[in-house]
Amino acid sequence: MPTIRQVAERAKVSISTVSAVLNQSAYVSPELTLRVEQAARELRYTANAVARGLQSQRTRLIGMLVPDIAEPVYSLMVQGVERSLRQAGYSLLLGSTHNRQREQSRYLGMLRSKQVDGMLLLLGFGPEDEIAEAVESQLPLVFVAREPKSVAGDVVMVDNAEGARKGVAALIARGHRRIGLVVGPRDLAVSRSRIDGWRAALAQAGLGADESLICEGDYTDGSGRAALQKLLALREPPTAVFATGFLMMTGCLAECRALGLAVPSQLELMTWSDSPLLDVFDPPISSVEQPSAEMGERAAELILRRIANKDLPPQTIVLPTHVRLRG
Amino acid sequence: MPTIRQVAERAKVSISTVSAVLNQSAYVSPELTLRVEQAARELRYTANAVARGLQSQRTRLIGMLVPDIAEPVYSLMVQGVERSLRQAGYSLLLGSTHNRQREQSRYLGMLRSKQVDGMLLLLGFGPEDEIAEAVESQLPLVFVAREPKSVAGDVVMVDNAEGARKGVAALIARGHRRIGLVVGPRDLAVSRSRIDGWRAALAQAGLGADESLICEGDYTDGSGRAALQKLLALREPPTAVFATGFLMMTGCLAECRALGLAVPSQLELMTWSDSPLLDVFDPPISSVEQPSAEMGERAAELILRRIANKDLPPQTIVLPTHVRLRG
DNA sequence: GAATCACAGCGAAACGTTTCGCCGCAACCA
DNA sequence: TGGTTGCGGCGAAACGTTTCGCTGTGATTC
Repeated sequence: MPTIRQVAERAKVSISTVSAVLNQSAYVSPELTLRVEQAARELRYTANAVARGLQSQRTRLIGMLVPDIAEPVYSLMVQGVERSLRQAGYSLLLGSTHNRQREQSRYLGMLRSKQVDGMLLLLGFGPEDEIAEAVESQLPLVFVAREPKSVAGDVVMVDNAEGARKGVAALIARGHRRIGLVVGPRDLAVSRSRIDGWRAALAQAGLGADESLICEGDYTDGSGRAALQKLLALREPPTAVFATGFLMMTGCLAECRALGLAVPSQLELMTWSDSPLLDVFDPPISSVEQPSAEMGERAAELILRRIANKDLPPQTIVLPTHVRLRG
Repeated sequence: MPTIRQVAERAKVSISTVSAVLNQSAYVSPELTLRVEQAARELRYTANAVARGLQSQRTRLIGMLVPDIAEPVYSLMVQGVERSLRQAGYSLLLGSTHNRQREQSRYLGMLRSKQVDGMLLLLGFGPEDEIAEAVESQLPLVFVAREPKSVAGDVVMVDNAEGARKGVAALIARGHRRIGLVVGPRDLAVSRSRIDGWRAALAQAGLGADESLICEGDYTDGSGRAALQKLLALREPPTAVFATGFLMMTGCLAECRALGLAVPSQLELMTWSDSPLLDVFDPPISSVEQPSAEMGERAAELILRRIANKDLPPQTIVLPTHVRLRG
């Protein structure tokens, strides 16, 4: 790879002049400008971003951590993030944590050492102290979809409680009285909000909230299957199940398949996702739609904004959800 | 962020000693080792990977370019790649090109300037000269799922022709005589192989290959819809359609929905994907399964191998496909 | 005509590491 | 005791940029 020095030699100017021309950071006479540009072209010079990053203390790199890249909701978010970042001239360093504390910590350290200009975090219950530390160290952070317990920072969320309430209310309007809830780990604020929404909907309808209808999963399809088994084993099994994760829903569906349960006639399913796939596939599965790609875009905007100005007050963006009834 | 220098001052040793301790690159007496380790811990020192990269000329960064992160096949590949890389201590720089030449070039340049140690490329018809240049410049490259026209390099492929042949043969075995093929751009070798496979299956069955049954799409669902419209408008429309991309298939399916065509009774669909979703959703859609996640893993292994030894002869890994009949 | 000014271009330091050769000291041998 | 050896630790250069302050030249002013 050619260096700026080689360009300088070829153009018979100093290194600083080459830098000035390429970055347009100072006036250089037309003649030298031309010579430099030609030399750079001939050598196919590309500036070394590592050296530049070391000198300028900016890498134009954004780190992003998601639980699982292959889950539709997250890949949509990543898509949105990538789109926005690329336009702004930033690159995306992506990591998958599988909600494991260990991986989260390791990745957090990796991203810091790589000197990312900011991080987009979609963390499970997590290394609160490490995050607090990151916040303190002035490293721009945006939390996406899940808010941290203790620290303040920029957040992009959806109205989880309200979304769950609307979804459950819609199921109630369809005549369901016992509605199972398959939710993520309870130590996540998201999960608690959704449980609150479930309760609120039941309360509004004058129905009791039977806590045994709440199943805790870990967003895998396996946990969805297990949850459905547990729900069906209840003395009074639910007639509808709201699985608040795409894979947990497919797990439920797979279990229904295995048991020969007809969906939605014998058991109605609802999920939390805006994957376009639900529109083309059967069985009809209603959903609470969150604008995942837009969340990614907003998160990217937020982090760029914060990089530009670290002293802005923390901002929380709450995006609305929409209930999509199907079938 | 603390620097190695601050650690050195605190431990009252030289910078080189700190480096030696932290990298275990030379013997240091137990006493100094302890002092250094303690100082590093107290300061919460994290080595600056940018500086390290500049000095060592290795960034432990791998760039990956895919057409679309949100498509299941690609997100599975990314998942596989990420998993392997993480274990090896590398990070993933991910870009989405949407098969656009312009984006591909821009990203290629970006990755080079970021000094990635290697690239995993899943390119459309593309900037052959830029790639040739990259190959020449000794930058480790692995082509995934799509092979470049002219240059030699490491490749991870699936048996496209054979996979298509098997898939079409399976449809023929089900009694279909006219089988539409919705394939990607013809300038991709992948597409041509799949067309070859389609032809081979028809020939083996003694059926003529009506070229008007071949539709060229661009892997979007819109192009899938358009293709299906075109196929149904034929004088003799097909009774089965093999859409060799997940989104193109969902486009076909959406169009069937819109037209009220029953799948698979009136029109059978087959796709090219190993998304686990097909198992849980209706209508039953048979597929030629490629091991996407494994392809990602193998690609990651290949690039690490090549980074370790640039002089290895180019290797091509061809993974098998499997026909999954459904319904 | 001497002093001042403007400014294009340059030199060198700095960013935070790694690495290589060197130095000084203790131990050993003759 | 003087020379050699071994080795723990250190200093400094190098990686490829950016940036700031300086230099030298030609124009301007009194």
